[in-house]
Amino acid sequence: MKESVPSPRPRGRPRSASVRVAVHAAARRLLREKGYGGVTMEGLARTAGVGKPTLYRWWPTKAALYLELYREGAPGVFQVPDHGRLADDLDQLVRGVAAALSEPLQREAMAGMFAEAQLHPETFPEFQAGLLGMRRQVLLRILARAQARGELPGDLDPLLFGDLLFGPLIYRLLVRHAPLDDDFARRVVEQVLQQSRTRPPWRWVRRAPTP
Amino acid sequence: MKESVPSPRPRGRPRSASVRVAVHAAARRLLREKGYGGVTMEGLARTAGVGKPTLYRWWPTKAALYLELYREGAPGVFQVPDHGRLADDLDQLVRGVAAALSEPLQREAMAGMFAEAQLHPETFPEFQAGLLGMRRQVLLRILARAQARGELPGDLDPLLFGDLLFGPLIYRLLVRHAPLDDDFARRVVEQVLQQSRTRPPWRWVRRAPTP
Amino acid sequence: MKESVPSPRPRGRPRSASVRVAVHAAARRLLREKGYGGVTMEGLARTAGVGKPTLYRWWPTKAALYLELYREGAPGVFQVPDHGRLADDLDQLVRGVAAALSEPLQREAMAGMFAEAQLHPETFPEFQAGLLGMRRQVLLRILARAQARGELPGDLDPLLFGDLLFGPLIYRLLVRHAPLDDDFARRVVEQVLQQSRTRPPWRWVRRAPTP
Amino acid sequence: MKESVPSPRPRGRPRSASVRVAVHAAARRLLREKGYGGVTMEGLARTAGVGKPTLYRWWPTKAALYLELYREGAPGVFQVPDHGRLADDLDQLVRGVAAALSEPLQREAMAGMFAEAQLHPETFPEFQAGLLGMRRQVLLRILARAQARGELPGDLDPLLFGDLLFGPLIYRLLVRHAPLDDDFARRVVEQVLQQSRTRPPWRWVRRAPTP
DNA sequence: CTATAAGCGAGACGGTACGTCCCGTCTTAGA
DNA sequence: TCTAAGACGGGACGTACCGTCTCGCTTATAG
Repeated sequence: MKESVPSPRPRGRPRSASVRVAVHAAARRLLREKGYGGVTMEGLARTAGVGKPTLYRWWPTKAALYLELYREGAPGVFQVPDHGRLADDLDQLVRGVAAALSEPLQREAMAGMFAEAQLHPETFPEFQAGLLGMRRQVLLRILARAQARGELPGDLDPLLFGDLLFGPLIYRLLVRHAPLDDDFARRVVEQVLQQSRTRPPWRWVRRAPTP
Repeated sequence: MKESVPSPRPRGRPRSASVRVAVHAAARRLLREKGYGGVTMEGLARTAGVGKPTLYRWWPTKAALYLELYREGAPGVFQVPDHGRLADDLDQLVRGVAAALSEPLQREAMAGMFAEAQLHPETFPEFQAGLLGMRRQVLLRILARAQARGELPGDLDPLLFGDLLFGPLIYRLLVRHAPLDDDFARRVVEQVLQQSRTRPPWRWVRRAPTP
Repeated sequence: MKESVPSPRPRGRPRSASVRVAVHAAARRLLREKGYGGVTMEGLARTAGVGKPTLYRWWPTKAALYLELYREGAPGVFQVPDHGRLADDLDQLVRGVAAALSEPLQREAMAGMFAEAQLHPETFPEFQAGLLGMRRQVLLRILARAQARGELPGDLDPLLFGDLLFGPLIYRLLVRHAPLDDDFARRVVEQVLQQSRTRPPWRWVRRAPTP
Repeated sequence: MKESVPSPRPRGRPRSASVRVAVHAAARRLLREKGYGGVTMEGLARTAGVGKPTLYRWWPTKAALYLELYREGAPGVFQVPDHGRLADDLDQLVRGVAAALSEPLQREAMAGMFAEAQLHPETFPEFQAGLLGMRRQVLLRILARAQARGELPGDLDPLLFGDLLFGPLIYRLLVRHAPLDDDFARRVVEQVLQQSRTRPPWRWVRRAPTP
């Protein structure tokens, strides 16, 4: 999507790069030391040596900051794989997510953002759009290609498929009773795929309301 | 654990029953009006017409209060069904959870507790023990009976099984992109059971680390 | 004015006396160190070792705090003297004000309150009522008695009289070009009284609007 | 101190006249809308459409700006009248001040400057020198001429005389309990003059400390 | 006719204080 | 001894201005 207007020519003093760096560093450090819930905008500003208004100018919310941090740390997750085979595509996607979440800081950030989206509804939309939505887009592309290749039935419910795929990961992320590692991710993918192969008598489509 | 001494005969003014009622009512009302994140201990005390120390004495945490409320509202979920058939037992368990979560207040409470457990690590253990742990106990009993009946292989990984079963529900609870209704619960159960029937080449057990 | 209801019987934890003491001490110290304009609610709370909400609970405004302090430090000023002679009464009143204002802290507080009442109109009414108004009441009583004794004409304009009496003091207070001492106060009183003795052709009353 | 070099011939872009105009207009408008205390440098810059550094370059202080505005709006007050008679000279001076202060904007500006000089000691000197000092100079010239003509005793204390003259005006300005109008000014002048005519037993000079 | 320099708008920046909200603890008096 | 009330120290919230800075553009004189 090309911007046809030559760009609005920014006026005034340009944004300082060092602020970004310092705040990111502080965010990482505080996340490590106090956990997501223990991080405050006040503390971020203090640790980063930055004025509070400056902080609020660029990241109106703690969630916005950690969202940026997460996406920066796991860029590959949002690219659409295309190996020509559904199993390989899903494998890359889901194991990629698991790999990102195996980094303790990313884990904490992701869990924190999930939590914050529940407690502060105003942060929900951005979280939804900026993280979950992108992931869903990727999944939809993969599924559409697989359907075009005949690997999946045309009446598959992608929403359900996505929940079966990501639900277990998020559950482990939040419940922490067992490691969220590559092996786990692989087995979840296998399980869901297994399902799609043995189709009958399975019903992928939403059932019509029985009268 | 039975108390053999005739009872220590508590001295002083006995605990007021009306406090419990008033606080529960206030908790429900505030949850409806402001959402879990908007409820404060301060507000609860004010709304219930109860002193703050009294509140803290019985419910040291917002989470403790809503945990009590949740369990009171969905008692059936923690009973172990026994229909003599795995499919029926799981159906009852999972659809029971979905039914409880279809009540908006229970939904909000559960999502809020999940969130709080992430942000305030000190509340995590109680949440884990009092809610997730009990559910897991129920599931384990069901699975053990099914294995005894030969409905499930003996080397099944119950942790993975639980994640596949409850993960999608919790995911929908938190992400809210589609209804968490009875139909959804039924399809998740069917999916996971389907999987266990078409066992090979599936590996249910945790793989040994390949050297 | 007696309160007939037996008093509302205060409930809850009673107000801490130590807070009052600590805040007063901090107020005096900061006034000395930084001047009225340099005192902040933040700094007061910090210096007194008191929470900000506590501070705001009792003194919604810096001005309210220093008003209390001033009145406590100069109680005699608000009592009505009665020597049976106008000159003596005025002498006591005006020289009392000057004496209070000769204490550097009281000076600074009074000047600051005058200033704040100009810049923050919401503090003006309390300043007016709590300080200037009381002084005016005292003056009016003195003048009324003097008129009853025949020392002053009945058509005297007490507002003008008051301005002539206190204006020079306040002017010196704010302009600081010369000491606001007892001698100055005495001479101002003499001057104004001198005037009232040599009445014609002076007009004390407000002139009727000439048509 | 005359500059003997013909003038250093300033280089670079000359000072924009429109800035001065715009800022003055903004100052007047904001003073009317929010009062002196509600005017901020930030708001001035925004309203005038002027950069903050530009504002600070020419008026380092809010007080400096309004001082300029006041002097521009009441030029006559700083000229020395010479009617050959003390009463007429004082009349012109004091009634001129009152006339200037009867304009609501000038009133507000003057009261604000008085206040600011108290709260921000760094602005006091300029206020003192640029406003009060000039007025005192004028008064001193008037008094000196009157003494030369024999209208006043040679040992008169001009400081006291000035306080008696201007004090009541400033008091009314700040306390606002009654109109600061021409009639009031005239009566104050009359009162002070009356005093000087009936000299004995009055003592104008500062009394020697009685041993 | 170009180079230089200051004026200028915009606005980012570190900072301080604002006044409010809630936390969890405490101290009362009354039940 | 429990209760309602509420004061308390503390700390974070998000906002408003402060006064300084860094930009790129404009407008003039000087060379």
